[in-house]
Amino acid sequence: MAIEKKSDCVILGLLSHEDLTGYEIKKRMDTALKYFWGASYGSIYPALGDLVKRGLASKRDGAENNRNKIIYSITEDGRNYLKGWLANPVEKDELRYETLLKLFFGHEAGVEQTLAHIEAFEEKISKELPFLIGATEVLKKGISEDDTHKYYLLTAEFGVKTYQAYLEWCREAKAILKEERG
Amino acid sequence: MAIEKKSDCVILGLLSHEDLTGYEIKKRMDTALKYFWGASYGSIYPALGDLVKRGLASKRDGAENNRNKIIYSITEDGRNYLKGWLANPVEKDELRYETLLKLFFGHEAGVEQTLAHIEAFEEKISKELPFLIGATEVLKKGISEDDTHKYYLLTAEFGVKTYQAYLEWCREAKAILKEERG
DNA sequence: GGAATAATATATCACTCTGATACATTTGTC
DNA sequence: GACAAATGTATCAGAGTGATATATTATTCC
Repeated sequence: MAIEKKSDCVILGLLSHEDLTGYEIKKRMDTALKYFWGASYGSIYPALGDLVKRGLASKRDGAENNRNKIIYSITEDGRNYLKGWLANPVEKDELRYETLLKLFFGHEAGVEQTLAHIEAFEEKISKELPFLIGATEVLKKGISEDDTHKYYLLTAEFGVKTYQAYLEWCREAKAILKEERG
Repeated sequence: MAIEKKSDCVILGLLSHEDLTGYEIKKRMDTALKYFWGASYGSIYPALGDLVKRGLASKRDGAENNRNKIIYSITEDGRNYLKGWLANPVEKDELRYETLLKLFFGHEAGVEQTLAHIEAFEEKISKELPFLIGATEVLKKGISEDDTHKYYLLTAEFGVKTYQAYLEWCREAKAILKEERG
């Protein structure tokens, strides 16, 4: 039983919604998926070529003017492959926060530097949270028109809930660090 | 200005607390750090060799009986390297949750399968949360004895706060999905 | 006492993915 | 009309994973 390569699965997932170019796939990664997944050009373009070779996607020329443009579609086999992967249990959920790593070694850096890392994290999250909240509101309105919106909403709500928890933690963490300061 | 390799930094961070073997480093990764970082043998052993070559760590023979055992220590240069990295701003905090990826493409899989993924996630988190809570309690007690405990506590509290948010989200997500079912 | 299993310990390798870069054109802005 | 930003495809060195190989010691169970 072949274990699915993640980059294949995300790309097929995106192609299951609409035909896309490699560039557009990258844009989806950096917007809709960015809060829980990522992929670089270095994985997208080779994967696309490979998917076509294996008959899971097809490509057609979408050139306009002088711009070369290759539009990819999912095939019947590709859709079955995607469904097979979706039916399997999740293998790994991974969090890799450099902020927490630096905090863990905070004894070496001292209270001031550690506080600065927390504050930078807090600012980043505070700036992004409104976009996530905005996304959930848009999705909630469109939920009856398009069934996919319901599933997008699940992931956006996850973002909102966790980001709110992060901000709560920031306040608590700063308090813990400041407790014994002069 | 050399950009630090993450595997070097984690290892030096762990060695800044105590001398360790490669095997022990891996164990720390799988216990204390597992909620926000990870590393495999395939990155640890080569990195250790490299750190010694660059003078950031030193090794000594710690063989007992017939077991070969190499104990690594951080050097003065290594500690400075670590401090330099800690002083720099965080480059990337990354979340990579296959569960959310499968949810995002849930339209293709259907409500039942998507619910199953959420329930599996909920169970996994429910099982791990007590350990995190236990860790915070132990750390809180020892906070006055050992300064490092304060920093460990920050990361453990992060785990507790986010895991509780995950469980809240699970309840909400299941409700959203069940709304329109027969 | 002896067998089986788990834990300790080091190390490598194929494969995947990232981050950077190269290149070329088109669209938008001032 | 100049300049910057966006669109588009593609590759490559380096980093990291997951699996595997190998060997010894400690523990458990009968």
